[in-house]
Amino acid sequence: MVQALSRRDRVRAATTQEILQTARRLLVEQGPTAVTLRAIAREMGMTAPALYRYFDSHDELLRHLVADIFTDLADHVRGAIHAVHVGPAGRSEDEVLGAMLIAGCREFRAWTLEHVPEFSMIFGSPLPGLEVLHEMSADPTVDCGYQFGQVFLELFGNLYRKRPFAIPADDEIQPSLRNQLRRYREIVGSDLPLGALQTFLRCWVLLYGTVSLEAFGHMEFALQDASPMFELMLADLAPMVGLEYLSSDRAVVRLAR
Amino acid sequence: MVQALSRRDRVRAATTQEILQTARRLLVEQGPTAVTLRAIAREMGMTAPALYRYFDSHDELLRHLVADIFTDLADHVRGAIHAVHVGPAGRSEDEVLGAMLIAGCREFRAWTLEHVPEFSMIFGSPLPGLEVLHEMSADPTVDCGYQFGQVFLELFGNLYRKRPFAIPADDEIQPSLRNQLRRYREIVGSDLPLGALQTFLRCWVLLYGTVSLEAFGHMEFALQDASPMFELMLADLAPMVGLEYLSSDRAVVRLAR
DNA sequence: TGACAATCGTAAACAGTGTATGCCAAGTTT
DNA sequence: AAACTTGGCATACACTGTTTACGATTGTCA
Repeated sequence: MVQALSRRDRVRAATTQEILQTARRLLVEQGPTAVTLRAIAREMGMTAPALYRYFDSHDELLRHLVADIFTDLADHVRGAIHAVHVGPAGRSEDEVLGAMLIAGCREFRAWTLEHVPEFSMIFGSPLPGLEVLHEMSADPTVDCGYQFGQVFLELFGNLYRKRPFAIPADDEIQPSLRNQLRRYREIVGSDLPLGALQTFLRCWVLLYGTVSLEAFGHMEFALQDASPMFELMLADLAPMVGLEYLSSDRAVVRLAR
Repeated sequence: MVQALSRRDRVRAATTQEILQTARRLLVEQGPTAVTLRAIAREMGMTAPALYRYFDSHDELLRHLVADIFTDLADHVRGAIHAVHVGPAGRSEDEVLGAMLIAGCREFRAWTLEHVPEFSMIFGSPLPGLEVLHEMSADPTVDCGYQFGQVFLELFGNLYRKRPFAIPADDEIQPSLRNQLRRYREIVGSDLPLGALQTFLRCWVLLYGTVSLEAFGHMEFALQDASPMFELMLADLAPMVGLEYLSSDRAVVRLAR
């Protein structure tokens, strides 16, 4: 029973979006400390208390901003994955899936480096006060976070189902981890074996570590350009999912024997 | 020509330390937003402007705090490494070095999980305004950061020299990375081959990624207890430095054949 | 169409924050 | 003893999030 939005509701939604866009622009142009209620209002030709008609607090505004950024990132990764489809033909479906996974990882890094402030917002140290919000509350942050994870998980699952790679058997997984993976599998509603989920999480650790290290500048003590380290990471990641890492330049992957 | 500190200088140094201790206590007990000049002064029975006699600004105070935390972490890791010495005898010197490396990684994680606010401060998203401070300025942060890195690098070097493990040859390293590694080697004054430094950085990526993911809570979408993932990471890391990962419980490592 | 009520904006105020200025007492140096 | 440096204070300014009371516009309904 979806009711058509009244004109009033539409302008309200538009204003809400404009607030978030302004907040994001401030975040990008002037850093996280600049995204204050007064600054947002000033940019929009309003006063700060007016924003309370749209968000209960500064924190809630930030949470919605985080959710927005999450979906933006997810969209970009999804887009990069879909773009592989239109690539040169002649590849097996398996190879396309492999290329998609690598392309998704690359896009994750590319987006991050182009949006460091946003990345810090969603993947940096948890913002004070924005942290311990339990699952019951309808927090848009966690929903969009899950949704982002699903982008990778679905692709990962497709690849595994199309061309299963080596994963640990259930009894090879550490018992405590096994139980947690079972719970995780229920939450995301997946049908993958636990070993595949373990591999998935290990890949996530690799990807996140490499990219966040570079984005946060915690690698500059040694390297100014960390892209070779990212390629090394891909070379580690590929065989974990049955791919053979070939060229760093052309993003080519082959199926491992 | 080291002059003895006058009584005045000593009390000044003591006060400076007390300020930093108070700041850290506020950070731990009430989060990063609570470490304000006024709060620090209030805790010490002073007023905020008085703190400007010791630090030029709030930023500089935070930078010194970061430096303090860095050396604290380095001390803990060093301590854990040295504690291996007094372990059960009968092991070859190589095996002791391997056990030290694993112990250092474990301590890094343990310290982090016990000091999440501090960890966020030094390894989280760069604080606004505290970021682009170039090398020329005498920033205590970068010095202590380097010093922390040296703890692991020295141990890593000792292990490699005592029992060299497989590393890529110079011409197997990507050219851009090779040049950067050469520069890095000069800065830290090491005599290790470039391939060893590459392996070192790859280990750092693994360690940082796993631990920060857990500390920042960006793994909770799947796991509440990420310790099994840490053990999996160690199992990945060990063979990179010629060690055989055996038991997750007893922190035992053997030399790989 | 007129009355009512919800909505959205404002201005003012409060308790915080970092920071700059000026003043003053105490300790150090000459 | 005189001069000077040091380390504290009170004050003030601009900024923050948030609350309150008030107005004006707008949609709804009798």
